[in-house]
Order: sequence, then C-alpha cells, then structure tokens
Amino acid sequence: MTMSNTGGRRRPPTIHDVAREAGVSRGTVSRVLNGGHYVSPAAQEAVNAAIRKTGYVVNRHARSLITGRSDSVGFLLTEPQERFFEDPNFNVLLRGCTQALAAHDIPLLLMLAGTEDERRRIIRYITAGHVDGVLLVSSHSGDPVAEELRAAGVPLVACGKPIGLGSKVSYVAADDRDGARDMVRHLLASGRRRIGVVTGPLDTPGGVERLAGYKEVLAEAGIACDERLVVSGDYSRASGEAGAELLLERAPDMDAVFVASDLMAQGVLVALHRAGRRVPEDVAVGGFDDSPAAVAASPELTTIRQPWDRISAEMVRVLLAQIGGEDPAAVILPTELVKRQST
Amino acid sequence: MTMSNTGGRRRPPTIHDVAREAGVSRGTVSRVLNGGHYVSPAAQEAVNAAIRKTGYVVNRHARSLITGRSDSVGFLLTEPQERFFEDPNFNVLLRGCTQALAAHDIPLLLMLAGTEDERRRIIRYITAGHVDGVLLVSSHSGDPVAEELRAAGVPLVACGKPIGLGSKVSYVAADDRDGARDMVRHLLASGRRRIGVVTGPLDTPGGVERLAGYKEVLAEAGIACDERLVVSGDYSRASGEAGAELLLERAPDMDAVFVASDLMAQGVLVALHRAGRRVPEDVAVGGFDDSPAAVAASPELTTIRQPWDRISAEMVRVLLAQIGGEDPAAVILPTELVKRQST
DNA sequence: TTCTCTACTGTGAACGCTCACAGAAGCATG
DNA sequence: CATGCTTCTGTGAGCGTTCACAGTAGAGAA
Repeated sequence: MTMSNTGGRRRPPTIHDVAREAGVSRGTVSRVLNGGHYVSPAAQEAVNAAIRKTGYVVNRHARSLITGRSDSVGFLLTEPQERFFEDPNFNVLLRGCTQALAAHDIPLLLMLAGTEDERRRIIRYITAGHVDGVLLVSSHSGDPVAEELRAAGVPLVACGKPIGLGSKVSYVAADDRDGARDMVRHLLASGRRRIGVVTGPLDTPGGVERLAGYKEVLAEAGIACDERLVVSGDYSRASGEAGAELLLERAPDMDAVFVASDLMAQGVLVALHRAGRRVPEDVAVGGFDDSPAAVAASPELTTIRQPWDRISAEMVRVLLAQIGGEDPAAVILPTELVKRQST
Repeated sequence: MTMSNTGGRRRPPTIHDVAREAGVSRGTVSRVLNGGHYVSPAAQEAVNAAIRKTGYVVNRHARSLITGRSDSVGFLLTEPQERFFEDPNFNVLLRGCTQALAAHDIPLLLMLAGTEDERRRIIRYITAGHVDGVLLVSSHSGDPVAEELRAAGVPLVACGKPIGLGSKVSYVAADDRDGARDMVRHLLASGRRRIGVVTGPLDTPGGVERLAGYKEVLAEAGIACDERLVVSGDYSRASGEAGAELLLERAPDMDAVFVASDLMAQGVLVALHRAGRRVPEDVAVGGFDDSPAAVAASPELTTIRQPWDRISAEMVRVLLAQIGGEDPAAVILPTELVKRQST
C-alpha cells in the first residue's frame, strides 16, 4: 500500500501513469476499469497492481465528458419542504436511497425546488444532463415537474403514484388501498360498526387511495357509507385534532376512527381524550405509517407499516434500470398491519 | 424564448454553437460565461442573446476537467445515521446547507459513512477531488474522518467543534456553554438552588460545554457543585428518563434539572411525573435545542434555541471562503433562551 | 510619426478519459 | 496454405471547456 502521493498536493495519477506502471497501454487500463472484457489475466493483474501502487482514482469528469453520462442521480424534493423534513418517512427514504445508490458508487445530489425560481433552475440543471436520472418526491400531485422531466426524456421514478401521468412515468408506492382495507377489516373484526375516517389531502394518491380502501371494506361488509363519518385532514397533528372534534360532533356514537396518518392520529387521541372517550374501550383508533409518532402516542397506535426501506431500494433499482434503457415501470409494495394498544 | 431543441433528444448546444450564433469566438463566449471581463458590451449582449436562443447550458464536466474544480460540495455524515435522521436539528441543517449552496449554483452531494467500508470509499471519493469541499457532521468527536480530510488538504467545515483538532479545521457551532449558562442562571433566578443536570455524552463538544456552563454559573453563584446532581445521558429519551430516576434517588430534594437536550428532557418529564413531582411547581425542567419535542412535551419545555438556520448559512460561507483560498476559521453563534411552561 | 498602453478578440493546446479502429496473435476450418 | 474467427492490444481522435498567448485596434503621449 504505497501511496506515492505523500504530502504536498501533487497532481493525482492519471490513466497514463497507471498504464506506464503496468507496462500496458491506456486502452487496456480503460478496459480493466470498465469490466475487464477482452483483457488477458496477466494484464488484468498488472493493471490492478499498478492502480493500487499509484493510488489511482478515475477522473469522473473526464469520463463523463466523453460518455455523456454523469454517473450521479438527483433526489428532487418539490413543494413545501418543511413537511418533508419533519416527516420521519421521508428521512428513511432519503437515507435508503443514498445507501442503495452508494452500493453502485453513484452519488446522490439533493435538490430542493421550493420556489418557482428554484424549480426552473433545477429543471434546467437536470435537463442539461448533469444527472442521469431523478428520484422525485412530491406529495401533492399535479406537480408540473414530473411532466416536464418526462417530456424532456429524463429517467424518472416517483415516490407514490403521480396522479394524471398514467403509466408514462415510473413510480414506486406502498399499497395504500390495501393497507386501508386491512385496517378497516381489523376494526370490523373487533366488533366496531360506526367507523369514522380522517383522510389525508384528497389531491394526494395516499389521501385518495386510503379513503377508497375504507369505503370498499364497508361496502363489502354491507355497511352504508355515512358521509358524516368522513372528514379530511392535511396530515398534520392539528388537522387530526380538528377532524376528530368534527366527527364527534356529527356522529357521537362513533366507535372507531381510521386515521390516514400517525401524526393526525396523535391529534385524534388528544381530541378523544378531551371529550372523555377512552381508547380503545370507547373508540378504537387506527393510524397509518408506523412512524415514531405511533409508539410515542399513548396508548400506542395500531397502524399500517409502509415498507420504506423496500420503497427506496425499489426506486433506485427501477431508476437504474431505466437509465440502462428499460421502459418505465410501476412497483406496488405490500403494507403490514401492526397491532398495538389503540384498537 | 425559442428552444430549438424541440422533441427528440438532440445533442445539446455547445459553446461553439453559441459562438457561431453570436458571431464571436469560443474565447469570448467563455469570458462572458466567467464574469464578462474584457468583453465589449456589444459582444456581451450578442452572446447572451445567443445563449438564450440556443438554450445553452455549460457542460460542467468539461469545465471541471480543465479547471480541476468540481463545483460541488459534499455533505458528509459519519457514524450511526439513525440518530441524525431522527434529529430535527439535523434536518434543518441539511435543508439550510442545500439552499445556501443552491444560491451559489453548487450542488450538494449527500454522503453517508456508516460502516468502515463506506468510510474508506467516501474518503477516496473526496480526496480524488470529486468535491471541492466537505461539510462535516459528526456528533462524536475523535472522528478520524476530519483528521484524514484535513491532512489531505480538503477544504472542510465541521458542525460543532471537533475535539482534538485545535484550530486546524474550520467549524461553526452554537455557543453551547453560554446557552447552558443562560439556562442555569434562569433557573437560579426563579429561586431554585438544588439544580441537577443530565448531560449529553461527554465525548461530544455539546456534552462537555453544556456541563461546563452549568458548573460555571453554580460557582459564580457560590453554590458548591454536588456530584450527586450530575448524571450523563446519550441524548435519547430513554437516557433522560433513567437519568432523572437516578437524580431523584441520589438527591430527592432537587428542585430543578437542566437537561442537555429536549428529547432527554421529555424522558425526564416522564420520570418526574411517575415520581409524583409537579413541573414546574416542585421541579423546574430546562431543555436544550428548541426542537419540536419541546412544544410536544407537556408542560411545554423552556429550552435553549440554537440558531440552526444561521449555522448552516455560516458553514457554507466559511467553506466557500476556504475553497477560495482563505484560512480555516471558527464561528461561534449565540443561543437564545425560550421560556415556556416547564420553569 | 512612433511608441506604449489598454481594451478586446481569436486560436491552439491542453485536461483525462473512452471509443472506434486497426492490427497481431492463436487456433480451427476450408 | 489461405481463410476465417476469436481474443487481445495499442493508437489516434475527440468529448466541451478554459487557459495562455498572440494578436488587433484605438487612444494618448512623446
């Protein structure tokens, strides 16, 4: 392990230096660097030894200049970032993507498009080819960014189904509808019949799908959907609290609530407590996400776990496939019911 | 605004295309791109028009190849990432840095060095010159990464003072000691005399400094430091709970606790509640961080706000200055006491 | 005039890499 | 023996930019 670059910033070794050291040509070194096809075992080994000896690291700029690839991908966050950065799921997602990419030696560029200006700048940056593909995270759909990038032919994978783009753009999502079904079935199984719901924003796939699952199971069970039992929130704790108050007012006989996020469920617990209802004795509460909020709540929340680790891994897999030339794909991953104290 | 690149992935325009369009040479276009010195107003304008017309965006790889700069910086996270990603402060930091860099049109590369392997790979990546500088976030000090990067001559700014590296490496930190002083003075001012402390890990600057501030103020007030009133935690909620139990056992007459993080303070509240102590009547509790946990707690926590938005902005400023050739610098930013219900 | 200085412009040569191509072996097939 | 095929290797060209240098033109001074 002789790092010949001892002290004093010297010019880093190039492919020439390695070639000379190994007694071969640039071409052979390049071939070793790119998979080692059509290289004799002897040359292969000589080159590897020379790389170790010189401490050579490929200059990605030079490589990118000729290949046209950048060997990096963007992680793009659109719309109000506060929400994302407070969302524990988002953190798992970001970490998971970074690690999955690191396994392929691909750096992740974090991009925040909060304002319209930033949005334009970033679109420009991306379409100029500075990244090979984009992992897109935007809660609200109808996001113009997805469409712009798709139109520009940039490989793209969204987290959650982007409403309105059909199958033109890849996405990876948890099976929100099925998760909602599981939860509502679970509530029915424990004998509840007056089940309320606090939905997420209805312009998000999660909001729509989870409500759909709720309605399906009620229909399946032959229970008419009572619109007084349906209120909408915005995933915030406060909106959960307000939602529960509204539900209690409109349907005091409610014996369970399915809440579309754990954070909102925390708010629901507060409102129920204030109204003197015991959880789960009087009213059962089911959350969604299995976030830290679920175990921080008292009683601890029964909730639906979304497979965020798998989601990030799949997003990266699908994106790399697409960069490699494959067609867009949609991946739906199963959720899991986590039973705790609130039901 | 005629984007001539309508439909079908065509070769993006180069500096040549712009030059031809503007009727000038490559050199002139390049000069316009890099500040516009020694360019006639007429040429300046012709080039700008040509850039707009062609939709030209500079190829950063080609530029980097010759300048040796990469015009990007790394945001490096070492050690267990779970902690960081759950830490709301960290999120603010990451967001702030990304935005501050975006203002300079510099992308941020997120790098996670969890395992030893990752650490080596990332060091290699960085020292190969793939980023111009590094924003380092590592809680525990004695982190070998900082020293390695410093030795390799990589511009570096740490978040929080890296113990053991003296003034060799730049850092930006909140004035932990002064924040602790403020809090303890505040507790004294409300008449408390038996003030306990739950410190952070004592191999972190935050842990050490906040304890030092506590001791200073007690000494200043002529109160002997009672070692039974000092326990250490690891910034987790559980360790706060355990810490408070230990304090109550060793010093039942304690009338206040200064806790080195809000999360630990939440644990302290739980333990005090269980022991039947009222907050703040029997025991006052002061936290640190002003994280969301502070307002989520009941009673809401009096705490010390760290200026995370300024910290990120300063980290970026110092790093860019250092990349520009300036010497390392240390920046200490003031904290602020936020009074709520727990004191 | 002649010279110098400043403001501006164009050109060749890199930067470090990959790609296409040409060629040299080695071996089997006609 | 020629011909083909496969495996391996070296070489020139070029990716899109900046940089250093060599100019050119015009203004002012000697």
